[in-house]
Amino acid sequence: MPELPEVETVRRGLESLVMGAVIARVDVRDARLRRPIDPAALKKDVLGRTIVAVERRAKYLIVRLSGERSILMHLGMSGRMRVLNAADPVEPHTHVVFGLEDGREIRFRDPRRFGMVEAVLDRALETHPLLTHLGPEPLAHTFTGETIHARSRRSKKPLKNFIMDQSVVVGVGNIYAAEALYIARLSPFRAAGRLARAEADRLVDAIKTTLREAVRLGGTTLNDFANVDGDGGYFQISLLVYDRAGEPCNACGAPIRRRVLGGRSSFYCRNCQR
DNA sequence: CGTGCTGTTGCTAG
DNA sequence: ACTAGCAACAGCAC
Repeated sequence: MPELPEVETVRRGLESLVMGAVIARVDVRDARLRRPIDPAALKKDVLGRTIVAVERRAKYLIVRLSGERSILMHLGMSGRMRVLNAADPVEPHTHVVFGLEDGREIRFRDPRRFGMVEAVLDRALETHPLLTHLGPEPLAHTFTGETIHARSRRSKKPLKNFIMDQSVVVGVGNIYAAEALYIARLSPFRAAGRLARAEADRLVDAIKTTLREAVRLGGTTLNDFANVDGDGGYFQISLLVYDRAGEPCNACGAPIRRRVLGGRSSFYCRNCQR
């Protein structure tokens, strides 16, 4: 499910619902995620603590707790967070449940089990191996055309793979890479190193515009993304190329193409994107 | 029934 | 130092 807009949507939902709540119970129903959960460590670090903030870095959620500890979470491909009452039926593939003192529960569900849940000391966050190599946040003003132009100089990587590289810029996955490249009128197959400076500016603008609009609409729901209330997003209505193979390009009418690039489907207009 | 997709990402092999 | 491919997994469309 999640690229930056979906994770940000979940972050906002959690922030609005569970700030100030106290974690009274932790139930690890299935520890076998890609990074196995250590239930004893998780309990020791979070029980009795208050949720003081919910942050996002790249596609990671950071639930800040009292006592300088955090829960670092990733939704993988199929992860969902819900806030429900303890009496509500537990859906299949619910792997971790945080019981709150007020009778509600934060539930982490992830059928494909690519996600992660891990307690971390705040002072260990900055040096956490999963976070250290991450590039700039795309919506930060420090992320500019200059950033990617400089970074791309000798790269032969296709542009699409380049902007999906989390050390170049974070949060851009398969859907938003396709959309941003279409808006910037750049071919996904172009070598990143052959990007002109003005094109880099265009690309960065397109990435920012696409992500901002997707956040505003609560993310993209294609198969199963849902926010903490269980509702889908609306950005799928605005998709210009993703999953639209064969349909006419909005700008020129030529059919949208689909080609596999690095094992992932790429959607683009052969006319408009050069 | 199988087959081939699916929103991620760290690691390994080349 | 690059990149491509794979591995973790369940579900769904065809």
